[in-house]
Amino acid sequence: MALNKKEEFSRKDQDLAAFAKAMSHPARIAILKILATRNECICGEIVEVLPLAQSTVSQHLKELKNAGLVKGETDGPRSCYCINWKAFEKFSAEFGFLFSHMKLQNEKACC
Amino acid sequence: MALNKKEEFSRKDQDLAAFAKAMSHPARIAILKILATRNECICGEIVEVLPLAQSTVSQHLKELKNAGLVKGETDGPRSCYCINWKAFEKFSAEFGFLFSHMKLQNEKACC
DNA sequence: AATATATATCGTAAATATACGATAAAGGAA
DNA sequence: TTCCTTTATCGTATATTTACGATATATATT
Repeated sequence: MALNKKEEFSRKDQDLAAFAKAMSHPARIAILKILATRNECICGEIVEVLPLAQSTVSQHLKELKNAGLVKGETDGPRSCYCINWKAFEKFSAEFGFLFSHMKLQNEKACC
Repeated sequence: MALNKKEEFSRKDQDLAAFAKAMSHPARIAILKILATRNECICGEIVEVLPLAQSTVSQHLKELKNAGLVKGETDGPRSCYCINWKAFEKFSAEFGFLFSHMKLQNEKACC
């Protein structure tokens, strides 16, 4: 049980879902906001602000990185994370399309 | 361990995360799309289209309902689900704000 | 009343996510 | 070289999600 059926959906829906998943934890939203405002960042600063252990923050950053929303140059003890604007732009536009496409149908309410 | 730290983040970030979470599975994105195009729907039609068992689809619908994105009038064996446009509109606008607010900072790339 | 149909819920198994402390790794400072 | 600081990774516990089959429930049909 709990087979992974995700792959049986369209690539587009999978990608949107993966993007949404990356943003599905308040810690990761907070991290993205911080990265966006600083536009150059050290993980340590994030750890100080968030109510989470350093290892947990590192894990969240890894997830954002895996999702492609963040890129990091980790050289030695001082690693620098920042928003992958290109990917973020793409995904947010994709979401915008979905939203507006859905809203176009919102004419008659059914229930 | 695995304490729930989510509540220690801002209400706004929690709400955005909850919305993102609702959309974080391709099945739920697919369901929302179907509901949007039909604008009046029976669960059964969804089950026929998706590669999932009836109980699983019902579960996904419940999650969408709990997140407030969908409302359902379930009378007897024939239940009708549809998009809660008011809530959806609110959340998607909120996300739009987040996106555009973040993008405003995208002037200089750091890494 | 009995049956059929559609949907929800229950029970459960497996996968994934969340969180932490401990430890490793890697570069800078003494 | 040795120590310090910073970040990543490992191990692990718990919570949550995902999925299914079986069953319950509730209306419509016969």
